[in-house]
Parts: sequence; C-alpha cells; structure tokens
Amino acid sequence: MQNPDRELLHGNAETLVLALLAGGECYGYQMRKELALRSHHYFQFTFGSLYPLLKGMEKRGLVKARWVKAGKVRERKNYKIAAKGRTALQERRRKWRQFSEAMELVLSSVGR
Amino acid sequence: MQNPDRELLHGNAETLVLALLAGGECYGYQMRKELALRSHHYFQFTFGSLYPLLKGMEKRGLVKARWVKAGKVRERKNYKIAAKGRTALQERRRKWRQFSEAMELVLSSVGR
DNA sequence: CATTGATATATCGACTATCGATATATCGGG
DNA sequence: CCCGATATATCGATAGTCGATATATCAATG
Repeated sequence: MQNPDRELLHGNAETLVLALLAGGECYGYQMRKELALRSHHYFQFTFGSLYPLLKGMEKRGLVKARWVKAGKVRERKNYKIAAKGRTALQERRRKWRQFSEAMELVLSSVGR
Repeated sequence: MQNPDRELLHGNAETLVLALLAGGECYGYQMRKELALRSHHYFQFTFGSLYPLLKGMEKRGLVKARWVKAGKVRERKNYKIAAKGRTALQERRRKWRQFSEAMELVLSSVGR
C-alpha cells in the first residue's frame, strides 16, 4: 500500500492476495488494479511490496505460478491459489475478523 | 500483543491506548489488564511494547504523565489523554474504520 | 520513425512497530 | 521470610512494507 496507513496493512497484504486469487488466476500487475478496484481505491500496493510477497507465497506453496505469453511477446507471471493457500485464506480471514471484532470492542467501550 | 497475530496489531496499539485513556486516567500495568478485559482477552500487550509506546506518546504530546504514590510507597505513572491525543484518536478511529471497510470489501468480493 | 506513457516484473536497502529477554524494586499473604 | 503479584524500564532481534531503481515491451501520437 503506498502512502496512507502503511502500518495498518501489516500482515493483511497476504490475506488480500489470497482472497483475490480465490476468485481466479491473476498476475501481479493486475492484482494491484483489481485490489484497488474492489476496495474503492483504498489499497494501492507498490510493486516493491507486491512482487516479493508473491514470490514468498509461491515458495511457501500457497500459490502456483506459471509464465504466460500475453498476446504476442510480453511475459506475465500468472498466479493460481493452491490447496494450501485456500486453507491459509480461511485461517487468515478468521483471524482478521477476530482481530477486527476485538478492535471494535475496545473502540466502542468508551465513547468520544 | 503477545503471541497471536502480532502483525495485525501494527499501527493500532496507539489507537487502543488512546481509546482507553479517553475513558479516564490509567497507568501502564493496568492498561494491559483493561485492554484484555474489554477485548474479551484478545489483546495481551507485552510491557516491552506498552512502555516504550507510552513514552513515545508522552514525548509527542498525546498524553500527559505524572507519578503517583499508590497507597504507601509504590510508584505508578498515571497517564491522561491530552487535547492533541483526542484529536489523534478521532483521526485514528476514522482511519481504522476506513481500513477495516476496505478489508471487508475485498474479503466479501469473492466467496470461499 | 521517434518519443512517450502504460504495461510488466524484479531487487535491494531502509524504516518502523512489535516482542522477548532481562533487570530492578515493592508489597501482601502464608 | 520467601514467593507471587504489582510496577516500570531498556535493548536487541525480527518481520512486513515501501521507495528507489533497473529493465524491457507495446501501442498510440505526432
């Protein structure tokens, strides 16, 4: 995420990518656009975050990557969610909701 | 937060402390207990996180601290939210909600 | 046909928030 | 008198994100 609230993203970038890939194959550059679109332009990933993240996820077996020639020559790296990634997504989604609820509990426990 | 989901807390610890202090004065050791209580024992701050955080917040003028002798001799450092802290809380609360909504948008945009 | 902007991936070092370990000291109860 | 709870503090390690930078192709514009 570039610019605003960089810290808030911490630990959630992977969750977002997994959620996106659960909907179908995608490549890095488009993920950025897609995540921006779906979040009403809140998320603006930088490639300095996104590409290393994807690489790590591939290494850990959460996603599978394959090179695709788009149209004529240009190469794209298409990512697909793996079984391990689906499990991780469920877990991460659960943990996010848990955390989010805990935050709301405290924020609403005192007014103003 | 100790143990689980350390990464998710990122950038929100200060928000939680400000929210707590908006309800009244408090000191470090008790904040930990209070935040645990209000979050149904989700948040478990370590003192290695909490004390440096409080110190930084004091330095930046978000809170005001004063030493208090509890009962007889033991010293406590009581923190009170400052005007600057209230403004910061509003801003942080707003940003948290924004972030949280963006997360939910993406998480719910694709099933499973 | 040359320039420009969008597409596309990649890496590296810097930053920063959190945490674990550790230290110190007081107080009340058994 | 010892132990567990109370209470604050600091330091180094860890980990996730970001900015800067590099490279290359493609389509459209002039």
